[in-house]
Amino acid sequence: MSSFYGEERGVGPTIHPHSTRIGTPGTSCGFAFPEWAYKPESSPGSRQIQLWHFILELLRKEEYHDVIAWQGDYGEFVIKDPDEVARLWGARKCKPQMNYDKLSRALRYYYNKRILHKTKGKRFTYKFNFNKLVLVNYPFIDMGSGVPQSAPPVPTGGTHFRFPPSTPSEVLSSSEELRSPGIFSSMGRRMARGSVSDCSDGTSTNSELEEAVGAEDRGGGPERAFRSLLPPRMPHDSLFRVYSGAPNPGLPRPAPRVHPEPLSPFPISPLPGSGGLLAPTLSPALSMTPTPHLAYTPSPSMSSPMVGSHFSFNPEDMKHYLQAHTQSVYNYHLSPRAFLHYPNIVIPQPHRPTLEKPAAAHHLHGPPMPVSHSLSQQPGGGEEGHQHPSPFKFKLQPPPLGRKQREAGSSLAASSSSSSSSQSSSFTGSGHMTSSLLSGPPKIKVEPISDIESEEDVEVTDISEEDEMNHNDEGDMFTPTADPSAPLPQHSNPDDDPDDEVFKTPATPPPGSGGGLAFPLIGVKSEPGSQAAPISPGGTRCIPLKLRFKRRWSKDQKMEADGERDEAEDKKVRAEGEEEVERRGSEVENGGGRGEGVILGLMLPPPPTQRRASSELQRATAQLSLENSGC
DNA sequence: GCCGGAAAGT
DNA sequence: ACTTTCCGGC
Repeated sequence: MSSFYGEERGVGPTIHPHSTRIGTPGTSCGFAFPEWAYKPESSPGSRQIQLWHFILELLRKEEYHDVIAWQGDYGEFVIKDPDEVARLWGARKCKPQMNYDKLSRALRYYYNKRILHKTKGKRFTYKFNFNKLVLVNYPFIDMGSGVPQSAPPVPTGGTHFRFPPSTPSEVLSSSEELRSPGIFSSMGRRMARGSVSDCSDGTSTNSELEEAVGAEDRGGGPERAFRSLLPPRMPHDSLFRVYSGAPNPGLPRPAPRVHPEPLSPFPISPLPGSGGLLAPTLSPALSMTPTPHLAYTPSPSMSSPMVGSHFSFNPEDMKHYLQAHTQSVYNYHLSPRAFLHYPNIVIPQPHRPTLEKPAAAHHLHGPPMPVSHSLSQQPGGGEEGHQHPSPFKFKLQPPPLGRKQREAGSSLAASSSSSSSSQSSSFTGSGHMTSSLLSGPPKIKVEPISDIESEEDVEVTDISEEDEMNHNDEGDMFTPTADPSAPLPQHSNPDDDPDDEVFKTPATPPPGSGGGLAFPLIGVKSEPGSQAAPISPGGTRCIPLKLRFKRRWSKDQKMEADGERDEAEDKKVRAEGEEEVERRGSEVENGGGRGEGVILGLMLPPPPTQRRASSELQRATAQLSLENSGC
């Protein structure tokens, strides 16, 4: 009886089989997805499409809105017709016996992976953790070309980021693939058909979704894309283009488009005021872009040639640095960690300091890439020096622990953090950084830890604090940026939040208000409360900007040095019961390193990671670009 | 309805 | 690795 499935799919518009988008060689390198996303054969475990991909596909299509649709804001979706969804899924997988019970079991497995969460209290309602997805996915993948559609809804009120276009599928799942660069190169075929499978009727089933999708994207252009109900998806180009070849400062595509989508849960524009600079997507990926122009990197160690390669306290440098951080945070609602900073990003403010190159702006919109992956880090100071050769490595998610385990595990986490949070230190002196970089250790800390945390959120990460830090709970990732001073509406809904964290965005910086100066940024970004104000509760009382800067910088450096280890993770323990607040945010981020699956680098870079990430990113970027070019 | 363990299939 | 199937518990 399975046969009956076939009919259903009729619904979908079948467009062309493969859309070019992806594989399109024409584009140069464009492709974007990793095959594995669709890879039937290759994938070891999953034969074809993964459930969550499938869900996203359905979500993106209007045809299926009656059976499944986005709801709420965050990435939440509701299965309106469970049986139908199950049927469709069954059809796709050729499992006629599929039913909601089974399907839901499969969805439940995503909980541990953090791909999805259940929205408590709402029947048939689940929520995507785009955070993870995005980051993961996008990092290198270039989805540039194509892909993504589903947008997750963003949470906080005002800003939402949009999801990158492509199917997320890629992302998560295959950690392996991600790692290997080679992947990218081959992507062309994926589209060929992935869909459906072999199921009996091959005819039909398959492709409806995919094909349709593809067609849409391409054909319609970005606009169309949005149109779809879903969350707004970005044009792929923008997203990934960066990778592909966009390293140039002058990108062809200038504008950041932001589309406000009414429906979509994910609004696009993160920054209201600025207009869009941010553009698109959330992804941090940007940072990867190789573009030197902006260089926000403070660290001297980095070789990047950017403007000032080393961080000096020149105003400009500072600005850049700050901007970068700030932006990243703001722009993306995602957790800051995840994104690291984008070098490219420029701040939207009108008065923004003149950068050397205006071009930077474009990048913004760019792609979201999650940089998180830890690329090889640069030897920045020579700290550790060797990092691994491999350019990227990431893992997906942390291993899911069983509840029980999780609970038990929690304790672990705490310990881990210790390492060092102390980075904060800073030196009072100026030139020392170097030393610190190199050696790292000797830092003097002037301030109390709290400061640090607040600033960076850092390193410590998660672990210990999950609970305590409310403000961060999630994160380190998300909220850190938020500054009290800034007026942001970030609230989160109690309901959804669990994931929201993911999306949660800090607030947008007040556009105009900035006052314009670079400095203001600092306040914003860096430290939420404490630092900005000279007085802060913790101990950070008044520190001159420069010092702060330095400190920060030094930290960064240090972090880089530390390298990745952060994984500590968590996975943690969350109590099961709680609905609402799941702190998972933090967890998410870090993604336990232990698991293999985690991407850790990508997504969850622990706070400290950011910095290092940045450097890594750059490096990675460079590599990517090289690779791409090859194409 | 939802959760998650366990076993098994792919 | 991911899913499907089954199932007991909440």
